[in-house]
Amino acid sequence: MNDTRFDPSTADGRWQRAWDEARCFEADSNSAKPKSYVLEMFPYPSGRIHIGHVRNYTMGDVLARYRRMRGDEVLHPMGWDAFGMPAENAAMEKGVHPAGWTYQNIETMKGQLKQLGFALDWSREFATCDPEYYGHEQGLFIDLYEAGLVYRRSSAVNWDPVDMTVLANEQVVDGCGWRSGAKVEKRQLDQWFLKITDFAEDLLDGLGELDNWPQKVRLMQENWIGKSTGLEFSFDLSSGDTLPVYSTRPDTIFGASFVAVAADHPVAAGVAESSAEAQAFIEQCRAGGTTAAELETAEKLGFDTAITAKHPFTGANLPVFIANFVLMEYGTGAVMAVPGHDQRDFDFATKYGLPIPRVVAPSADEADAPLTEAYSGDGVIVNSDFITGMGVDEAKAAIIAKAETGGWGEGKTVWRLRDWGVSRQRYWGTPIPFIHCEACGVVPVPKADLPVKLPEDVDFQTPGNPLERHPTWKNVSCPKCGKDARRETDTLDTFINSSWYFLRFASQPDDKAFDAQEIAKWMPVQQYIGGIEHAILHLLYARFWTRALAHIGKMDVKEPFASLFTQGMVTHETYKAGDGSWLSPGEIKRDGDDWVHIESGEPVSVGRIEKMSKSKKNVVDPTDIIRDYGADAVRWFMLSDSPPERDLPWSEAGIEGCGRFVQRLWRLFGQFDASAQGEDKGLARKTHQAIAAIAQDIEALAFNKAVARLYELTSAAEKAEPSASRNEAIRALLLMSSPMMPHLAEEGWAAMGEEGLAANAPWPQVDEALLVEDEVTIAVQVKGKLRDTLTAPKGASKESLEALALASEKVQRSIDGAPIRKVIVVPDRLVNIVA
RNA sequence: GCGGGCGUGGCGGAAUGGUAGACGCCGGGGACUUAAAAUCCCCUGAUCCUCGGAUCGUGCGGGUUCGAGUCCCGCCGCCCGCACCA
Repeated sequence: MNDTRFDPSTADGRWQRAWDEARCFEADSNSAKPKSYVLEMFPYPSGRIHIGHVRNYTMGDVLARYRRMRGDEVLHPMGWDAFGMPAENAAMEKGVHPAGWTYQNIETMKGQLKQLGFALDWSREFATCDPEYYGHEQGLFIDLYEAGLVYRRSSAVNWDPVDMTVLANEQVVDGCGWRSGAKVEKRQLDQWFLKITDFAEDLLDGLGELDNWPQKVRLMQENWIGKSTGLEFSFDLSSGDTLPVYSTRPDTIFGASFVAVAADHPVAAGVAESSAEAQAFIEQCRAGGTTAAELETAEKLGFDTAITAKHPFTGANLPVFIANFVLMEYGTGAVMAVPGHDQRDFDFATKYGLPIPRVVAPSADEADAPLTEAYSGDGVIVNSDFITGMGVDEAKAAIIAKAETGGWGEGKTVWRLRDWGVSRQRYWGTPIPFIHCEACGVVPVPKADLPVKLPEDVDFQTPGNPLERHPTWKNVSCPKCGKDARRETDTLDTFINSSWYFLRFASQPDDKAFDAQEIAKWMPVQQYIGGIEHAILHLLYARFWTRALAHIGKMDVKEPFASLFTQGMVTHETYKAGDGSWLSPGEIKRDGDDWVHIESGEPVSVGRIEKMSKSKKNVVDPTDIIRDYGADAVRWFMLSDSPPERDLPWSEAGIEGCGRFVQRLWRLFGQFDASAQGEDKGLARKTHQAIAAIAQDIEALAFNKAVARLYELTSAAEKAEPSASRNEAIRALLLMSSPMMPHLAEEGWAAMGEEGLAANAPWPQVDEALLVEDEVTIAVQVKGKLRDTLTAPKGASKESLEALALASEKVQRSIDGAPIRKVIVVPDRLVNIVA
């Protein structure tokens, strides 16, 4: 039928247009079919899509197309996470407007995505920088404010001196800005906060039900939320003050031998007022590095304040130190130090010659065993007055109870999670919809005035916040009293944009952010796919927003993503010239087993396989490879070989193999012979086994296995003689490969004379009867070692299998006349003879 | 330091406790061709070998089992996340 080659350069575009015209992939909320929401993390429009996007969206696309074939109404949308600093940086560097730059990039990238033939519902596309989108976001922000989930306070913020903006704690990596890498400073500013801590317990508990999330991600979030329980109580100080401390080990209270406060603690400040030495020590602490390496080696340092703290039970006077290892941000910024059972306290006590009593021992016999390091294990309480002899947990409860009855302390839960600071002193973000009035205070912008749009005439040539510098934008009248007032010039953290975009995809009315009933039809997202780098920030914020919106009655969904899949990166070999500079694959050529630089002829060393990055010049541009091999070969490569959660090494040889397979399938489609008759039972069986197995593989997102099975069935069909069974195999292959290689499938579908689009065809039916083999291969082992294989009818009795096995000459030779002690028969699988 | 994951041919990787290495890539041999491309066929874990097979083999060492890549214990190595969180 076709001796020609499949030509993606014409076919790809033709079918992409056909899908568009037929509006195949537009989701119908009113459909009676089961709903299925498949979503990949939407891209930031940085300029061009990269190969990681291609892998991510190909996986989602296979699932979306597969679910459609299984009869679901599928929502598979795409949009743009379009606010953010790169647009502003471009504005500063190139003098282009962030909006122009962003929308231009969106156009380019949309074109690239279209070339890949993704089954996306483009009718729901939006960018988070569309005033319509951020206007609704402003409305939601005001709703949360009115529900008490948004507040403002002055706080020390992480200030990035290069980007001239405030960073969230999460955006500070090792004391440096996550983008600029500049050393972060502390500044006091009035900031907007979201009360994520109100949901700490709920966010933690919710993790337990996310069975279809990677355990790794759940653990990361659990650690991030960081729940701990313990006792908060106050020491009476010799200075007359009281000093609250927090401990998760109140059971060790009789082992406390000193008290330590953070350098930023008020007690430290008080001491510093009259002591230059203390002041100097505090400054030394602040200067200390916070990187992992520095902390690893940092010595425990302290300054004796000469103040003492009275132990609540023993009445002993414990010295109070300012210590460099106590954090002001956690607990109360002060600790009771128990050197016997906390390594940091141990190190400190050793250095300053403080007592190191033992109050926990593995057993009562070891109550006075000397400590060479802190003992943090379980055991029995010793040397501790009324709690001596108790277990650790029992003692914790006893001390907390005693403190609560005595009125000097209480059991308390402390979280590592902080409220989310969302103020950014930048232009390219959602304007925070509030007005500051001298008389009325902070006033929300009336809903009717939303969106608060960004001004277009802004100056990017000076650092800082362009909204602040704009001559008129911030001058408004107060919505309450009408007097002159000032518009808030901070914009929202871009993570807010991505915290509810999946809701807007599901429902996008004009008059509100989304419609609860429409949301209920699609949410939660059935399968969410994206990179592991969002394990904490984006995914935790999205979970929080969803809960917060449910909490204020906007909808009825608590968890946004029922299943989460984190895909691996696309990696590539790196190449280095003799002088150590990186070379791109295009600059080198093969010379026997070695590589040489084309230009200089110098030898090239092959470096590690690493994530594609511009600096290492190991990037492959999706546009180039789509042009060279066609969308289907690229998609196929993205799914082949590596399991989707692992890294995928890009290789020229690999993509060429994929290109060959596209043609191979095309030739096979051409051998579909409508006139062929007769049954080929073996092939039919393989076909139906493949249909069942590939469906399972796709549902498990085990695309590499589905691919392997498609190869197998292809080989079998190629080798078979023409028959009705063979036609069935070819047709099944076409349909089963269509989620992966949709253009080829459409071309083949048309060539076979089928009606309509393959994209609308159902998944092939499995004939259950054909899944069962009637003959099986039985492995025959002697003492667990394979000696022979034999063929037996399916379901043969144990006795007959044993007899068959014993009849084997190879088996007899192996037994060599030894007496048979035992025979294990696993029906339809194996016989193991123990001689 | 804490938490998690992984270790299988030259490479990416398959394998409900039951024939280890499916499938792909690389490599080798052959067919077709004036030639090349394309395509097709065969081989491809190691060692020994009388060419029928034998022995070994899933990071290392133990264990459970008729049988272990898979389960258990102890090491080694690599990767990731968090980290002076009281």
